[in-house]
Amino acid sequence: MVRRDPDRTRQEILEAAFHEMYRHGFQATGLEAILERTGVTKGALYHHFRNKTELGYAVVDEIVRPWMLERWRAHFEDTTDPVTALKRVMTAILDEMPEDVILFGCPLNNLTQEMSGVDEGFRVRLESIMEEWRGSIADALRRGQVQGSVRADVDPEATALFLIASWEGMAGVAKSLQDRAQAAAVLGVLGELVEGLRPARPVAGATA
Amino acid sequence: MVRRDPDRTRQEILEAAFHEMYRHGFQATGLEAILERTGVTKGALYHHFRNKTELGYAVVDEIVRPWMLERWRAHFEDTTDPVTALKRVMTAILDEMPEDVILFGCPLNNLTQEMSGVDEGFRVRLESIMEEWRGSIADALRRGQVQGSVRADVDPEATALFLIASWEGMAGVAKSLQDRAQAAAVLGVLGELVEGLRPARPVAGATA
DNA sequence: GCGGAGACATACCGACCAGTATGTATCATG
DNA sequence: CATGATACATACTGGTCGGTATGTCTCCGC
Repeated sequence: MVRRDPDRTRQEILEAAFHEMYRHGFQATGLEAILERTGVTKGALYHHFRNKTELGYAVVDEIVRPWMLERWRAHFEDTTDPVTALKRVMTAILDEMPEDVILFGCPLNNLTQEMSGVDEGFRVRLESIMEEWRGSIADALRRGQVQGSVRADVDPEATALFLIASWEGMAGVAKSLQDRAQAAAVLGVLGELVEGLRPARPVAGATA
Repeated sequence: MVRRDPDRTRQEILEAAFHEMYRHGFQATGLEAILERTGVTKGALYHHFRNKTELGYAVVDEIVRPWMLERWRAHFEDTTDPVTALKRVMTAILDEMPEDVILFGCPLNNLTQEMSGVDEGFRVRLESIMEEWRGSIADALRRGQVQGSVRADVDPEATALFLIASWEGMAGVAKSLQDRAQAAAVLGVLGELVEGLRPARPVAGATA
């Protein structure tokens, strides 16, 4: 074909690889499927990536990472009312996204479960994404505590990790049951419990 | 070797297969590893199982399923105070089990994430295990409602699914961070939230 | 306008591994 | 004690798939 547009070619490979990895997992993804999907040849692929593992790393770094962070981080970057923001982002994400995430789960979680025990390179990359995610939630909780919209006795780090765990667990359950309504029900329970993070009676200065 | 003890041979194959699948996932598990682990030969393996997939199914049915259910079901088979039982079973499981589950996650969750999207036979089996698990929790919650140890307005099915999701999410997070303390912290938050399932003021007849 | 490097394309290889073919030892049964 | 069936053991195969060797085309610097 001779496309002669290296950046675009590389990006297309990454996206196709993500598409396949998301659906079938990394190990079950064949290079052939990626090539067929992009029209790119094997020579081009190996020109841009040293091997399949490096391609996987690049997908994590350049696709999964922004995919996760932009979805969450932006939603409560500057909020002082993290509880409301949390509930909003959860329902927003659940509504906005197509059947994908219901059927295939959360990309971060999928890869973590599959690859953390198999390849250390994957593990550290996926862990750092999770830590960033956690940090953004914990920061928001701390700001909420300063502003009085979150109880002072909650542990921001532990709570943030719990929220991530519940979210990922929900995605896993939905993937297993293949049912959006069940996922919504789980999030409903989580939403109610999250309300418990607010102080019993609003303190002066609370945004809520 | 000629062991001539088919039941035991079969069981040993299943356990070795579980061992490998638990650590590396189903797809990454090679038959060779199982053979080496058991001392059984390929002929014996294929005498007991039609192919690798059938072996995987048998592992799910005969190892993973009892492994999960006996760990949970027994703990609150007849309890009327599911909240206390839940907190107890969670800490009990976390304490009792070796580094395995911290490092490798929950077998049910691992297989679900890896195989649900790849093979329908795995999906339905894993889903049915989760449904049984869910049912046992939901039943306990309902008994708690009858006895007044659980708020009447909680949805037993949705709450049970939420608890499972959180638990599985915790296991996933622990697997990623490879840190038992973090897992305990997540369970601590969950434990507090679970307390919120109790009625605000005890009703007559409550066991708590 | 030419040389070299980057950006592909094509054909091929070799290893791994699930699966099979075939052989043999043991046991139950009549 | 002959016979069939069960329970293995061993050697081999066939296909898939990640990886490579090699060639070609294009663009850019000089």
